Amino acid sequence: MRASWADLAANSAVENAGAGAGTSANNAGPGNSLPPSRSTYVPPHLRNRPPSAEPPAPAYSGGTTSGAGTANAGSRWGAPRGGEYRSGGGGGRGSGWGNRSGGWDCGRDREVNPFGDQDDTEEAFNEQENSGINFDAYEDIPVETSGNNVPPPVNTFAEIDLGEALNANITRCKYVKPTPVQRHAIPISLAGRDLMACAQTGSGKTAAFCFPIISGILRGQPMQRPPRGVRTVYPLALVLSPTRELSMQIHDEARKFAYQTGVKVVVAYGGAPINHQLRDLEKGVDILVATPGRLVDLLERARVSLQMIRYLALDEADRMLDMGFEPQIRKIVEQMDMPPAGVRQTMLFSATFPKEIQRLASDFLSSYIFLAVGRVGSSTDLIVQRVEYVQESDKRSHLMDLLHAQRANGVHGKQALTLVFVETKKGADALEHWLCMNGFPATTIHGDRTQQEREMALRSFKSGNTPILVATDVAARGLDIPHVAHVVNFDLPNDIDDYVHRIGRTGRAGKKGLATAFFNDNNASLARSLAELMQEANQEVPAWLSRYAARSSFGGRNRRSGGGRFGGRDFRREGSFNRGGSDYYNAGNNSAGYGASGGYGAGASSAWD
DNA sequence: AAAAAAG
Repeated sequence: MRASWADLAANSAVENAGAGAGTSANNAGPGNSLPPSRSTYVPPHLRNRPPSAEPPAPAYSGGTTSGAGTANAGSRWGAPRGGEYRSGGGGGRGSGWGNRSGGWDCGRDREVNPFGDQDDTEEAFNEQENSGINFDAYEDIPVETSGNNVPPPVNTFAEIDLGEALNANITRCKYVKPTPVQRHAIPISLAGRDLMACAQTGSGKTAAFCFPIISGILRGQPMQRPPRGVRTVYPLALVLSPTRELSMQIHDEARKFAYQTGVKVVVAYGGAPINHQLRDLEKGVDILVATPGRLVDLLERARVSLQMIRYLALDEADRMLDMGFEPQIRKIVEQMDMPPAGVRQTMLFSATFPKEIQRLASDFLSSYIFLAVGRVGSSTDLIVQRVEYVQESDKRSHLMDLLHAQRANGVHGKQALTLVFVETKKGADALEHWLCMNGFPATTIHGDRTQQEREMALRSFKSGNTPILVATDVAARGLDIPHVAHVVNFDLPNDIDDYVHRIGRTGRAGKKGLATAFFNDNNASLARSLAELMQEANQEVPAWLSRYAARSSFGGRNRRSGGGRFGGRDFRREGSFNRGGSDYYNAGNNSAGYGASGGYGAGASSAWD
């Protein structure tokens, strides 16, 4: 079985133990100029004074990390920096501000090294799996772009002028080469264009929108407008995501990318004490990562203003714009004080992009570029999908059989992680209890648990302490949980997209994954799309499932409208979609280097995680 | 109908 690019990317980029080859460290980025130091309060809109012929920012100023490409030592002292010169931070509130340096901040405000949490488990897992990554597999990846004047993709980080500090972090992250989505999305974003992007998770999606944002903030022109109150903060970028845990994850990643750039990243989400988040905000925020509810709260308290927003990114954008979230998003984006589309830059990322949602989303975009990177099946062909007919009453004992078998298999001495999806919160609790009663160490994550419990469950699962996690759809999207060997759809979802997102929690990082679904009459409406999806991914479709699929061909609410491909296609082109899979629509940009070997088949969105 | 997201 061939490794997909996403897995290769994840493998090499995220988990790669192969010492960071400094492909990008030498790229002494000009234009990465920083504001002059201030010893006094500097309002946010004045913090990014355009460069006055300053040398590049210091990429590195401490001794804790080796091999970070210190570059030219002179630049470190080339200009005074806020962080190095500020005396004790003129009065609490302004303490972080004016610090774009990357120099050590005074005393307690020193930036915590976000790379410090490398866990040993990770290292141990990595050793065996990171050799022989075949980057040539990238050649197979089809790319679809549409829109006017699409900037061409880049092949290396060095080609992109992200600046020295950011490049140093890229090295620290052991990113050697941009992933396909990064190769395309970053130039588009750096060119200031709005973007609707389809990309698999694990493909460096977070970096794809974080890099341009951080880079843009570092070099940005200030928007001149007075703050309207001292307690109000004015982030320059807003990143929204549908779950608290996903926001936390994005925050963790963004902090790594922004390390020692002086760009401040703050996260705000519900279920946690707001006071701590308020304190973080008061220390200064450039990039705010948030879930919608808590953000609305902060906006209504006037503790956050969106007036200065230059960048808006929606992760899992199709989820953010579905029935449950859309009003809140509309409120945040259209009814508060955020600059309108065309003034701000907007980036939407998702894996699945139904055309109805694309249409909704276009309200938030201005003259945008549509980008789809990846090949149908590229995410899922590493995942062996099994569907078993199991009556409701037999599900528990069936699950127990699976778990026993897995335990017997024993993976490298380390207990393999199993993620079990159920339909309801109550069902999650009940199943967890039952598993524990039967000697299987399980925990659960769902919306009825306290935030503390949720976070603890996730930590415990990730660490392998509790190798079975029973989850609702709260854990279906975006979460990067390494080493999930098996996803069990104890209850199948009603929507095929949810299924795709769920099984996408395994089969990551170039490893094989296994996904088992329990199917019965209750899931008849999913039969057709499930069978189609499995066929797409070259999976064996049980004959009985095909019969179900044929039977339910009329009622198929879940069937792709128009016969498929709605995930990887620009809805603006809906007029002419009866084309072959290898013939891409493209207006002005064909990504040279990518073969036309892929093609999007029916039910295509399913391959997008 | 369920889940998520504010308290």
